[in-house]
Amino acid sequence: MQTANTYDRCTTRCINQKRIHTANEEALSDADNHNMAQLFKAMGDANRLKVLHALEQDEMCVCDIAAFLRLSESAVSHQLRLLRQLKLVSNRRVGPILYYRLNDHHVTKLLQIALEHSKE
Amino acid sequence: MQTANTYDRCTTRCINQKRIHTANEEALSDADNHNMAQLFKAMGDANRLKVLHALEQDEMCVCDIAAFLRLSESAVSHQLRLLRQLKLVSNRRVGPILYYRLNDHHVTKLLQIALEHSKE
DNA sequence: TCCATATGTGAGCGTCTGTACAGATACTAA
DNA sequence: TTAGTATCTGTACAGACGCTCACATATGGA
Repeated sequence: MQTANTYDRCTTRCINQKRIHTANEEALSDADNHNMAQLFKAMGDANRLKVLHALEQDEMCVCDIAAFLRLSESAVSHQLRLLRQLKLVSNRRVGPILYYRLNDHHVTKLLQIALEHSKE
Repeated sequence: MQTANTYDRCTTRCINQKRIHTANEEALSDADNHNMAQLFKAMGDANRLKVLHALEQDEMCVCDIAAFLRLSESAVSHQLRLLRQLKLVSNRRVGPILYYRLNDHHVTKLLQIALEHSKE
């Protein structure tokens, strides 16, 4: 039982038991923490980030996104599926063409703050 | 030359050449895009996210973080190094103990917005 | 119906990532 | 100096990730 041993060893060595208790009490739920990690992970890829930023301006169809990223349409489709599953983008169909757009007003805020961070 | 072929194929198929041009003009610099992706990637891990949220309340030493995460101190040290390199956290030494704290006021905002997102 | 276009999906492959383990380093006290 | 505690670092490996390829699906026109 490696995990149990590791944990036991830690608890006997911790400096401030009370601080750990507080951290646990204030901690987010596993579900919230997981969802947030998923969101950040989705935005933690240069290509997906570029798409999200482009969609801030206006919707785009898949093959335009592929041309923009200089990536295969298949690769783009895979990435868009992930963004769709996380409800970051949605699409509308016009004949055979799917236009993707941002589906989450939080994305714009996150991009803005991250840009401020990267400027420092 | 797979990349060149893929790109050429895309350009011949794209629907809205002008939209691609606009996207390219409005696109962030590679450096900004990369830095932002790094930031989101760093926050895109459940354990690192948990640490960042805990440090919003107060500083913590490494072995307390390890106990809090139920993870080895070595693993925590590796993660903290990443967060340190990205300037998300900093530390102060008190004898042999290193206390880590948030080093970026953007992190709090990002966590708040991401939490709102996950609540929907 | 048949074909072309636009997009989606599953599998495979090379690469990246998070963790454990072992050992090194930094600091303190005796 | 020596021992002990707290943390860091190099390495290795299982699992996750991103892309490509081949093929499937969906829509529209001939």
